[in-house]
Amino acid sequence: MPDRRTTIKDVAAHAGVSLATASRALSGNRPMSEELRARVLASAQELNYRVNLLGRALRQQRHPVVGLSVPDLENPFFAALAEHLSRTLRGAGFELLVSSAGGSVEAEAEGVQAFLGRQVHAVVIIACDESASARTVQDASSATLTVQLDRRVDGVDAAYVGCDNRHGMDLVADHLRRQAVADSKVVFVGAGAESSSARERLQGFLAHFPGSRTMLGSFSLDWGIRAAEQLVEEGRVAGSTLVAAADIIALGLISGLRGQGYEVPGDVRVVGFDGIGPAAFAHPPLTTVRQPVEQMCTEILQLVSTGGDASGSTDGPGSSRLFWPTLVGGPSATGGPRPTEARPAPG
Amino acid sequence: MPDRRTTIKDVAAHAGVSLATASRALSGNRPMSEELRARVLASAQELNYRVNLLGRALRQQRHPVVGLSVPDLENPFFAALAEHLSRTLRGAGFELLVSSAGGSVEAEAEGVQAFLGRQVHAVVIIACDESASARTVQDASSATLTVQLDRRVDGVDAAYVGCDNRHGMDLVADHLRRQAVADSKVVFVGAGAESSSARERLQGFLAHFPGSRTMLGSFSLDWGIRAAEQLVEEGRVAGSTLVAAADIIALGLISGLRGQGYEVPGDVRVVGFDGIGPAAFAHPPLTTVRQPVEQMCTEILQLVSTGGDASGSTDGPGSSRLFWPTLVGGPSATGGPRPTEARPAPG
DNA sequence: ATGAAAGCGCTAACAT
DNA sequence: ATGTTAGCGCTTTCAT
Repeated sequence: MPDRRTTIKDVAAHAGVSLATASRALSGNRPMSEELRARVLASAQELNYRVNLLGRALRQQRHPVVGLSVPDLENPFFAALAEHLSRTLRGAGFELLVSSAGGSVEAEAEGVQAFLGRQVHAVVIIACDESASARTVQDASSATLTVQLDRRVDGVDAAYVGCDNRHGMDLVADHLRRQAVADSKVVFVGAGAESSSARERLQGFLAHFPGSRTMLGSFSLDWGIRAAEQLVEEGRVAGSTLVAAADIIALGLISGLRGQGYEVPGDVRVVGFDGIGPAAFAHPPLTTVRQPVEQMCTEILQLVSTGGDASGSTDGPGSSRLFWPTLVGGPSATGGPRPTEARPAPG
Repeated sequence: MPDRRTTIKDVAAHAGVSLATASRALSGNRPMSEELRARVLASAQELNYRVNLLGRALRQQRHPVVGLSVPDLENPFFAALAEHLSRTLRGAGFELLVSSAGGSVEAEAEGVQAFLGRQVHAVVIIACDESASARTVQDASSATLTVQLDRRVDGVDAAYVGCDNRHGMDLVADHLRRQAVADSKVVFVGAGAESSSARERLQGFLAHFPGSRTMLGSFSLDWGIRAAEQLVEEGRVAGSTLVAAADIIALGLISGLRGQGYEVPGDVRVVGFDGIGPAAFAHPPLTTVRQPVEQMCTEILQLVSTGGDASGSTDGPGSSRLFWPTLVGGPSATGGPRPTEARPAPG
């Protein structure tokens, strides 16, 4: 750790040129003599110079950085989204900085405010809470390009990128019909109303299985395990089909059921939602609704690089971009027609 | 998205005071008349002013931000570390920015360089590769306070915070002896030599079970599943005990084994390592070596806030801080004496 | 207690 | 093609 970091001034002095020349040589976007350029580059190398991005961003008034706020990195779906988005953005010259709210709306707000203060080019936010996060999303939205991902909050006109959750439940229902599952044996294990995706999946389920049993907890492995225990206590497990609102819940269910001696899928069937992360490797394969994460990330890149005028559409900044999920891992998914090419869903 | 963000100049003008006064009112660390302060604060509120952290950091020559580089966010142990560290640092006024390398040493280098260019106060790095990441760690170390976490690279004098992996394997061996497991039935399922923790755990294992079968893959669920398949093919599963180098491998093993009709822990025993993330909820409980993540994060906070002179010790910046793991989840862990209070291990 | 002004590191006009 | 200089937004001397 040197006392003072070397600046471009040091490099210029060492190379015997002006600051401007040094800057030009280092950024390399202006014509100049090869000799000087080489000298400057050599000096920079020798002095171990590294550009101060704070100074650059302050001067250029732009910052090729995107901030992503996730509710909780320990949710593997969010971790996978962060991973994919990072890769997609990096390929286009943007850096992704991740901030985790750890489930706290206050921490989420702090993280987003810090992004804004750091003049990020865009904010991508997976909101903690459908209503309590609204203020934070609104703040971000009024300050910079903002994209809601996977979950949308109430009454904010920021863009939204997600998957068509209701269609996902259509796929599940269709799958269960083909398997000739009795409606009375279907149980929904979902999450509370703190997020739009939880709500939409529940509603999508109820549209097909009105009156069926629903159990609401949280998007966690722990909840799946507890729900399994509860169902075992009630003696409702054998022969039933559990529709989980997320793979992580499904994995919890499976773990809980197997731990209590049930065979999955022998004694009881489990269907998931998300199709990414560990669930992709479940064994035997978990039947699940796969969100087109790559497409969602590409869409975000479009929004981020064009400033919201993506897709050749005339949609406003508050428009929704819904992508179609596909059913994977189940017998009907492999035997049936190829999954629908994911694309923006109508409506 | 307003055309131009409001600056402190706007606030000063709106409140009818000088820039200096506005700055003092907003940062609030200098004495001034309550009346003016209130006026400035009101103006700031009204204009929806948010401080530009780039300008501030540039001027103050410091930035209460810590950068964390992880090899892969989809590894739940790293995600858990990120989550814990974020919480620990936030509590002390530091913000944690996470960058994922996605398994690529090049991406890791880019991410760290970006942190350095952004003048972060410290860099915490879980290195991708014991040798290929050395250059990146060295770069960081020569530019700012740098802490290696969980994995250390060769020949760099940056501080290291981790757990005593060999002691962890002592605990495992002790556990297996108590269970009267035959040495010949013990198999190690680990990861290749790309990280120090993988290597140390393997060495720790071999110290107790020399000549035992070892299988090396990667820290992934997928590898655990494939290893299980391979063991099944070889017909070595029944009655054996599989020691995994990480919980994520253990979970893969369990998934693969159960998928092929084996009972765990009935037919075959599995022991993990890490003790955090999803494995903490495995059902029935996975016997695993728990790393004292909270203590490790607290130690990092110490290093970060004191600039490396933590622990009241006179250790140099390149010193190791090893913490003692504990055995959890297994019968002997619940029935035996309380786990050793985790503390810096000797040596 | 308040204001004027310098300057953090950088790049982009504007000269030459 | 190269040098000089202004200024991004902010804090902090240094005056008053």
